[in-house]
Parts: sequence; structure tokens; C-alpha cells
Amino acid sequence: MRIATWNINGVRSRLDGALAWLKETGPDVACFQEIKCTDEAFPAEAFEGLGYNVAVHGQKGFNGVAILSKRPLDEVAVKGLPGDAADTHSRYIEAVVSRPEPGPEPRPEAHNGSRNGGVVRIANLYLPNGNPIGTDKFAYKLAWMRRLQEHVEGLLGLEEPLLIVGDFNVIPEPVDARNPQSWADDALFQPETRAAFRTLLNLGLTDAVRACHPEPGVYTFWDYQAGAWQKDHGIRIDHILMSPQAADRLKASGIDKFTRSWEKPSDHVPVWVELA
DNA sequence: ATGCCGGGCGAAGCCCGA
Repeated sequence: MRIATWNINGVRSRLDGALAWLKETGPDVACFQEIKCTDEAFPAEAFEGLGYNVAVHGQKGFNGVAILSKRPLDEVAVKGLPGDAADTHSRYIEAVVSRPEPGPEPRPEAHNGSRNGGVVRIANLYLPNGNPIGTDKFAYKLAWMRRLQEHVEGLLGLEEPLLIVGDFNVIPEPVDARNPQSWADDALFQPETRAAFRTLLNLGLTDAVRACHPEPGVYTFWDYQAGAWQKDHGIRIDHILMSPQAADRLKASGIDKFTRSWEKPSDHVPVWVELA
């Protein structure tokens, strides 16, 4: 079962590329961030034509997240990150997806929920950028991360296979940037930002890409500006974090870097995991 | 120090991003 996440930087202007990527890689679940449109303007029919069920939490002009799933979306549990009724940004959507029937695999079902064939809970997020530091935008980012921490603590109590995916806007470690010193004053790489991300991981989550790819040079974002792609000045800020019950089923993880050289690319590329 | 590039909005130039 393949689950992928992609900040597509505008779903309508990126529709042809999104459809080509879905056809080429065939994820069972695809999570988008920065769809930059309302629920009504989301091109659901195009994705339904490829066999996907669609759940959208959109917003006019910017932000916005969506989940596509070939399996039924059993429960679109949450739209909008809990913990602050005054936060109007559309940055979080959570759904439960039924896993494919297990087939001949003899694995017992004790650790993956109890419904038929088991389920995977998908939390799809677009974490605030937070720049510039020292402003209310950075305070909003840190507050958002605290709210995420509290929400994830609750989810982990369910003891389900859980994937927390999306654009975290966090460079976790120096190895996750080609030129870490150039991000020293950026919200994505502040000590407070990195500490909040570690606190999240320390709940017992596994960073799927890093678990499979310990080497340097693994990036998910290259700025449009200053020839960042051509010079490979990338950063790794799009992540898939797994609960223990999901990590038990990890088979592989990777980055679809090839989309960055397409015509009119997103500045982010897709990240995926393959689960048993 | 700022802009570089790019989408959205809306019809010029600003907001937002990372």
C-alpha cells in the first residue's frame, strides 16, 4: 500500500502534472498541500476519473489540503487542526482509510486495529512557514506545532497505524540542507522549530524517509529562485512520520525527484512510503 | 540589504511562500 504526499503549489495550475504523476506512480493514497482553492473549485472530477475518492479542506487563494484515496475514506475525521477556534487557515485534514484485504499474508491483526483488513489513519498537514522570525508569523508556527503535538498525543492513544504526512516546513537536521548555514536565520531551521519537531518525534514516531535513507543529499524542496534546482541547493521539509503500528509495516520510502524537472513544476516533490 | 521565481487574485500590483 503506497501513501504519498506532495505540496503541489496550486492544484489547478498543476493539474496536468498531478494527473501524470498519479498515473505513473499509482499511490493508494495521495495527500496534497497548498491546493490554493476552495472546496468548490477543487478539480475533484479529474481525480475521481482516476478512481480516487476525494476529501478537501480548502480556502480561497492560499493554503488548503486534500486527501485522495483509492480505498473508501471511511471517516473524514477532522478538518482544521484542533486547539484554536480562531485559526481560520486550512492546513489540516485527517481521514481513516481501509487497507487492502490482507490476502495470504499470515500476519496476526493484533497491532493494526480491528476492522476488516485493518485501517490506516492519515493526518495531512501544511505546517505554517513562520517567516520572518521574531514576528507573529513565527509565534503562530510554534503555537501550531504545540497544538499538533497535543493532537498527535491523542491519536497515538488509539494504537492504530497512523501516518502524519505533509509539508512540515521544518529542516530537522543540518544534513537535511545542502547549505545549512544559509538557513540559520530562517524559521524552518530555528532551534525552537527543530526542538518542537524532535518533541513530536519523541512521542515514538519514525521519520520514514530518514529511516530508509540515512545518506546526505536527500531533499524535497528546491526554491524557484537563484538556480536552486540546477545547483541542487535543496532542503528536506516534507515528511512522513509513522506511529509504531505503521512503522511495523514499512517496506520502503522514497522521493519522486523527477517531477522537479517537469514543465511548470511545483517547488516541492512528492514523498512516499510503501506499507505492507 | 533586496530580489531572484511563481500562484492567486483580478486586471496592476500586492500577498504569500521558503
